[in-house]
Amino acid sequence: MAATDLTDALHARGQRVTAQRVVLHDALTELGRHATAEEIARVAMPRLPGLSLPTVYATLELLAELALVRRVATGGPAVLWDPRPEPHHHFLCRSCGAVADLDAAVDARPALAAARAAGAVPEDADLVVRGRCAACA
Amino acid sequence: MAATDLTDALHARGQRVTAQRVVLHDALTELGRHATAEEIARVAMPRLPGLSLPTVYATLELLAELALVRRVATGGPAVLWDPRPEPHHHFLCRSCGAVADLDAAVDARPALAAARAAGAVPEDADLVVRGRCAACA
DNA sequence: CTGGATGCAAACTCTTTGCATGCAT
DNA sequence: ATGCATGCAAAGAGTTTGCATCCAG
Repeated sequence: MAATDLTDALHARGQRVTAQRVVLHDALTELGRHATAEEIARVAMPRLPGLSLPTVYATLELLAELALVRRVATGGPAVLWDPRPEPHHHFLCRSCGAVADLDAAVDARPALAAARAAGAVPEDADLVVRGRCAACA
Repeated sequence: MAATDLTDALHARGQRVTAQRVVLHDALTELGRHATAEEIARVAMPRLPGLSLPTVYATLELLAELALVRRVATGGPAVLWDPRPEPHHHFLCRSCGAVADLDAAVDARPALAAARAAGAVPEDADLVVRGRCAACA
């Protein structure tokens, strides 16, 4: 189950299992869609009074490094967080900002290989397609 | 030549050719690398006294829509702008923020097709690989 | 001429920092 | 007991808005 995955992943990196981390992971998972840090905080805060925004940001960053959630780089003002841990892609509307999952088989391995060839340690790949959504086109 | 491309692209959309647009396009092209709006402004401002940041932002957005430059969605605080109009990919270091081009043949067409299938009009695709660069790993 | 483009200043949002306290291990 | 994680407040960066002026077509 998800809670165990989180605990294991934290222990594997020698990091602590805190109520904040559990609640924030649960909150995003239950939202089940792309959400901003503030949206996630709105869900989590009633369950953990006193939860602060700096903790939300630090925790989401940590969860992304543990590959339990994914950061969606929109190029827009706010970063979005995605509870789906498996690789998938995103469409972003240039005009209304809508975000949609794209379930398409894009092989990112050549890009990961190129990063390794440069001496880097790639962790994940994120494909964002920009354009106009059906409503805005 | 590039200046003519810009003029043509603007006229094709019924938009005006202004000194700001020309100078900003030149500035990014001459920088020849990923740059923030502010870096581009620093190059352009001496050539066009009075040039303002709001104009820089509006113009870069316009140039991206005309497919003359590319927006690099880093997921970090600042959007980067890339003078290379042809599709290519990027590596982003999670720890120091460094950005590098990845010249790898990743076929994004399945993702573009998925977007079209959803009724959207995709304009470009941007693959970002995150991880640790050689220096940070 | 005439409306789109620009400059200026200010506001606004999102995110990060510094430091004291608290709790997981 | 030990030091990583958190909360609070405040600052900081990047970007956008509103409105008067200006200039490309």
